[in-house]
Amino acid sequence: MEKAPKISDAEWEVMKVVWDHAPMTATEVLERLPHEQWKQKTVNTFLARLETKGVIESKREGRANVYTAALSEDECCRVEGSHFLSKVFRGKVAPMMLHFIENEDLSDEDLDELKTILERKGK
Amino acid sequence: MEKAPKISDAEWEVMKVVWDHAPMTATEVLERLPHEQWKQKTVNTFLARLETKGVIESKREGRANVYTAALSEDECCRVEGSHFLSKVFRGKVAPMMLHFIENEDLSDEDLDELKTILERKGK
DNA sequence: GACTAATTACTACATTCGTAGTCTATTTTA
DNA sequence: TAAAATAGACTACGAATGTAGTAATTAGTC
Repeated sequence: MEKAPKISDAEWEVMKVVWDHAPMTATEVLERLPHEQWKQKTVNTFLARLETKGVIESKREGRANVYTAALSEDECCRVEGSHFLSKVFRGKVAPMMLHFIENEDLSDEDLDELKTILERKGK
Repeated sequence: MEKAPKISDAEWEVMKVVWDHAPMTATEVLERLPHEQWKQKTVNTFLARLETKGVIESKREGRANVYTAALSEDECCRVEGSHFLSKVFRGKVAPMMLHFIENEDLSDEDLDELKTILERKGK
């Protein structure tokens, strides 16, 4: 089992772009981020750090580096999700679910979908 | 609206103790934490930082400071929860819920409870 | 092949975080 | 009351984070 790298808040923003559009260059990553908040150099720094952490990989293509995800979004969500669960809700899933049901907006369709899933799950 | 202070991972561990047992002194907080991992001085530093952040308050009582929570656990869970939701699941509640249903262990009782809640919620 | 433009690589720097140590003031004890 | 114990205040310090600047390199262009 490879130890899960820690992905910071801002790094997650970059990763969402990579997961959605990779393979892509640093320039292309910037284009997909809110220009007001991101500078090219900052994006480059994050890409370098993410590669060091093993979250993405790059190969040189002409004069630019082309990046691809090394870890899937799903995998990272799993890691971050269980970390969040144990940190904030003391590992108790049901209370956490209740919390979100009570505190976040769920459409009727969402509610139906969840009910269906739960039915299937509950044997 | 008071700006929500950012509570770090390790600070959350301290806060769980405070929420469960406050009012209490720094020494008492340490007693409730895994001794192998926490030193008194470290606990003191965290309590001071949490007070600066406005998450707890203290008043002098004799030779010791007695701490109490200034923000409720529920309030902090709300803030941290919606932060997590937007960061990791792009703000989409239903997919997040599905993720947890699929990836975390829910007992049959948990499943029943959730179903009940969803029924009530869905009109 | 020399100059220019695009990219990368390397460096910088203030904050926050995790983890304490030292110095000081206050209490308890002998 | 002088010494010892205890709790707090202040200081330290490396790693991670957010945010970029500067130097070096590579690719076209003339």
